[in-house]
Amino acid sequence: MENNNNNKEKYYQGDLSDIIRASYGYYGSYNSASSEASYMVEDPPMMANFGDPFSNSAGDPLLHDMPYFNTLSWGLEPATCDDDDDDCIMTHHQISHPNPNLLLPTISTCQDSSSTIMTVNNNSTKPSSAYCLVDNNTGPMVVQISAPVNKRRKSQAKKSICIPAAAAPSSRQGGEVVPSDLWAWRKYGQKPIKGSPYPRGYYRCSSTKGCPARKQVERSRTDPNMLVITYTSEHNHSWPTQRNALAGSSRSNKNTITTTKPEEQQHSNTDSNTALLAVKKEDIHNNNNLEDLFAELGQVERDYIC
DNA sequence: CGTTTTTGACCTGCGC
DNA sequence: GCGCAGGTCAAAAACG
Repeated sequence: MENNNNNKEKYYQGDLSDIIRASYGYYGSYNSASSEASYMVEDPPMMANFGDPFSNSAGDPLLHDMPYFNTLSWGLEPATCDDDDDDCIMTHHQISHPNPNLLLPTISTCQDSSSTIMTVNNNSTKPSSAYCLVDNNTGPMVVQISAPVNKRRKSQAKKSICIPAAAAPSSRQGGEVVPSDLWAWRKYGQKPIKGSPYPRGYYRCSSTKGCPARKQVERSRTDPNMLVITYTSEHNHSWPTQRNALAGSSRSNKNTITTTKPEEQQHSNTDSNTALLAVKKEDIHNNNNLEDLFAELGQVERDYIC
């Protein structure tokens, strides 16, 4: 992307697609010793394998729902810095751009000794936000996108992650092996998606009757080896116990959680490993058990994210 | 037998 | 208003 900023040498030269691509697990170099602005991912060579995610037809559909990100060339500079948490340094960055009329997003990072949570707050008239959980040792890992997806349905917050797809299909399913994520899901539909050779599966939470939580699972159009899981609506009940999760899990993947300890699960098989990538937003923002979380995520990433 | 998956039909929002 | 496409429903089938 082009950046016409006269002071560009003081800014990180990247674009928001870097964030998004990184957030989808396609991440490149990451320098934990660098300055705040360098949380952005540099242009990694592997990106060439995925083409332009913002092109009209080849990109991920979720990204196309974020038109604001599609067009902006930008720079990044630290704006303010404050410490509103004992263990977390919150830093806010203001996006700079040659066009003063643009309403630009801010980027906030919350950093502690082991991790950084990056939030892109779009304060334009089409608000959207992306959250990128960054491990200081390994780089971006988990994305949550909340955007007014307004093409077909009314605005609804969505959170998406992209994870490696398990290889072997079950005997009954149409082909996808959906990683378990500790919530109990029941499949209620599947539809072919226009422009994609892969169908989209629709799942609802079966932990509690009446829970509005939904998730959609489909293969990425740009990389068939990746599964895009989109979560819609929040659970109206507490985080399920292991027993509950097992009770409601699908037959095709209920054997993916075979132990009660997460540290054992992550070594059991592919599905339970990838399942750990589904991180509750509350956990991220509350820094709940972040140390353990990153220990697990780190193992997952080392094993399964290229 | 209880639970989940499958799949065609139906519903709904949006663009034209 | 119509058609398209995404999302949901629900009956039947499959599974353990």
